[in-house]
Amino acid sequence: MDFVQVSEEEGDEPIELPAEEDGTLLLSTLQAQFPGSCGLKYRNMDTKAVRGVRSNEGRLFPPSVDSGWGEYIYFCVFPKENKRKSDDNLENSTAKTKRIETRLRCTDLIVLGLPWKTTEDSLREYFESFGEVLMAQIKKDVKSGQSKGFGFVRFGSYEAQMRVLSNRHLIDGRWCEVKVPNSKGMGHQVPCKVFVGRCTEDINSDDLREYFSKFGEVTDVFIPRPFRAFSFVTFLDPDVAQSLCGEDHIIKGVSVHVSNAAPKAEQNRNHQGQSYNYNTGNSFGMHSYHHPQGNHINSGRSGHHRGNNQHNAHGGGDNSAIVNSHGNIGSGGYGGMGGNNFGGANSGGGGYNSSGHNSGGNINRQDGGGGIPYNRPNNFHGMNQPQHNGNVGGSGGWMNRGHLDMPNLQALGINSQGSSSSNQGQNMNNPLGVGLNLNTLPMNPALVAAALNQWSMLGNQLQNQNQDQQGGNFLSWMAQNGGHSNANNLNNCGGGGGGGGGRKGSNNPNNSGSSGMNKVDNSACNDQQNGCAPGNSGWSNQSSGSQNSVDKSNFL
DNA sequence: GTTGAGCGTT
Repeated sequence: MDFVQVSEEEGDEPIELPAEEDGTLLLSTLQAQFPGSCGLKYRNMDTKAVRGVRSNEGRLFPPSVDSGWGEYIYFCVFPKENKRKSDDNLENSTAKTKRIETRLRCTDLIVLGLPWKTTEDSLREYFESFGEVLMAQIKKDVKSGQSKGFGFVRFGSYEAQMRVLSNRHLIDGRWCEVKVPNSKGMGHQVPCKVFVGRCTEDINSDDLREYFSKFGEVTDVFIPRPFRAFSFVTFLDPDVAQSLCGEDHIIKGVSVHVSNAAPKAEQNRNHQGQSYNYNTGNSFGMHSYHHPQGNHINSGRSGHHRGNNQHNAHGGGDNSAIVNSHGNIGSGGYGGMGGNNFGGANSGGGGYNSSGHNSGGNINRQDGGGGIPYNRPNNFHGMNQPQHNGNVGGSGGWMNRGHLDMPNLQALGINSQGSSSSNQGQNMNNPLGVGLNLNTLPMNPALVAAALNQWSMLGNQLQNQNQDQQGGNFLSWMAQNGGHSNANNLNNCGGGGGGGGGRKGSNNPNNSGSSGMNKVDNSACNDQQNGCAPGNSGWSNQSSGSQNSVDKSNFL
């Protein structure tokens, strides 16, 4: 991979642009970084003259066949200004305007969350690694001179600004947030981050960075740990990111799929239009939501009614079932019946099949055959980072993963609520209206996510995970994610479909046969920080509030 | 001396 160092103007900080395999540089690659540019030139050290780079049919050719682009720093050529000084040359003025806009888009950036000890010098020092810092200031108390914990920086180049806005920042030991002042943190209107699905465990961040760098500068690579079969790659240029979306790429012999990392708003309205709001058993700190749009949230941290069962309208049982009124996992209770029972035959119904959604197929589990209760004594393995948020059981995990067949999925009508405090930012990008509660799937949700992502069936349902980073890049996804870290601990869905018959929602501490959801103790949940004590319901973790959330999770 | 969401004495 050959990179060409290009700056907008001579003397500016260069950006490395990836050349093609034949050694040429695509004009489109250049223009992605330098809108309005039409060519390149460079300073010939021998003659001291500026030389132009040969350009033909959208390709720029290196000066030397032998040494390629060499070590020169190239700078952009922009369309000449109208030599006739006519004011109505819109084409040129447009290019110029675009260029100017690009240049002028440098603004002061606010840096929030600075350590008290950070000085203007250290702030400047930190940000100088991103480019020329024109200004760095810390806001201080007038009287005491004590830092207020925030400040402002301004960069000399838009590229530096972009780079800063798309990176996480650990300044003097504290994760800080950098934003355009008074913005909601969306550093980019167009997302720079892509979702890379179908990753294998041996694809590390360096592999991803190296591979994707050929398309444009990669500012961040994030691989959720534990392994979840997907990752995120952030580009400096949102155009580059967008251009890759929808494509398959081969990295280390593995076909990965690139798609939009940004949740697509409001695509899934749950076309099935169900709006049952029956809960089953206790929510154990969670709360089954009835959303006006017909989606029900019953997983993750609701943000409301935490730690109680106020809304357990049909409570009673000790079922701990995750019940989304459409297609229940394991089901149980009113409305819960008739859902699709994972982990067993879909015959656990009978009785209170109020939802009428018993027609779905089953996920083809290899285990948990009909009637065999399937308790996974573990929390949602992989949804929490072990650091800080712990809650990853040391055992259990995902064994016997079944496989999903598309027809089954479509037939299932299983729900797709992840979790959210307001049922926003979730459940998106599900054009088929296929509900799938990833959090309740008896298989590795990452694989499902990756697969479904490829099928464009849903967005990144798993983005509401806890991260071990505090702070980080709050730029974008937090807005959609409601700022919460969710989706933990959702895996107590036992199979037991075959049990059937029992009165769901009844106070049956044993749950035997009556519910597809057998509450198990969370013996594998070791992390007390999450409020998930052994023997607890398994859901309390969800309600542990701030303990379970990261200050500002960077994810997306 | 403590704090931790915010938005800058121009």
